[in-house]
Amino acid sequence: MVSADSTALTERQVTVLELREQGRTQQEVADRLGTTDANVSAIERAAEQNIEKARRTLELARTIRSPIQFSVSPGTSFDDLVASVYDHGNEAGVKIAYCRPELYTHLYGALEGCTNQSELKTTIDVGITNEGEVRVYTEAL
Amino acid sequence: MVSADSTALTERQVTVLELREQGRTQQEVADRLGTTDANVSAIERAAEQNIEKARRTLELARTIRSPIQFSVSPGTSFDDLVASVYDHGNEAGVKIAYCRPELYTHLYGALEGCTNQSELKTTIDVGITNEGEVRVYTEAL
DNA sequence: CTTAACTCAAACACATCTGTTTAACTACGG
DNA sequence: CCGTAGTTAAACAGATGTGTTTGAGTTAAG
Repeated sequence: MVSADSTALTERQVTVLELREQGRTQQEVADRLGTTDANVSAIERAAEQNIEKARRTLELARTIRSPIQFSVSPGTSFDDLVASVYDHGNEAGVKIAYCRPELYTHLYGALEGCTNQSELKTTIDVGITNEGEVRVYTEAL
Repeated sequence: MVSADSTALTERQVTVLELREQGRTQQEVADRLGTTDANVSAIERAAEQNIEKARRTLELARTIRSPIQFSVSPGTSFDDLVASVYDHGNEAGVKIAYCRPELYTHLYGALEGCTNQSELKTTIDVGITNEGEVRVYTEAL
């Protein structure tokens, strides 16, 4: 088994993910580990949640560490969002690494599920690095 | 404060990181939060460990989910490591996305701290995606 | 309908993590 | 030498997460 040391996953979770990755059913994994399929399902779920949590943690860390950072409220239009990214960049003397249509696409992809007919549904946090990279950090579903 | 929901960081940790990012000293943060500098130091440390843990978790997940995957023992030379990557790729019919010198550099960078005069110091796990991407997962320090 | 594969929720003992205090420690510039 | 900035370790109560069992619930395939 690949080591789970210093990781958000437990040994059990890694074991289950590995066996499942090999194509085994939850029942087969359960038999091998001497437990039930419901238990395997639960462990698998916990593992996936931990991985998702890790993903979000890195996003959050990147946002916090961005030299430029601001929040955008629900109800803000996509156009205003894009504009405010440029505004904040200008204000701090940072050139945004995207032209307007690129930024549009970038944000649209990153905000899938947080938008409703060209409007933000939730509060989002935007970070801009010194290199002009734009990162968004969205609330949990 | 940026939301810490569904994240490996606590609200307190986010607060401390944000205030610190603004350039404040641990003592200043401590005063504002009504606690001691030692406490702030501890919280900051826990936060950084959580972020590092999240980073390692994603690495681990990527390795587990790689269709091709194998371990390499301590004592293995860098040359043998590079060769075994190509061998495993061939065996599974996957073309490695790096030419030999590229792979050399890629692995050398990824394994900083795990090598000793062209030899592996620790066990590492290697994953190869269907696209020929090579990822290494190293043990914790 | 039956079966296989999987999910969901509640409950439980157990383990780990959290923030906190206190006290001692290093490192550095004046 | 002193003060500033930061680290480290031990200890503790409270919170959160763990794997597990049990029982019921999907969902799709034969």
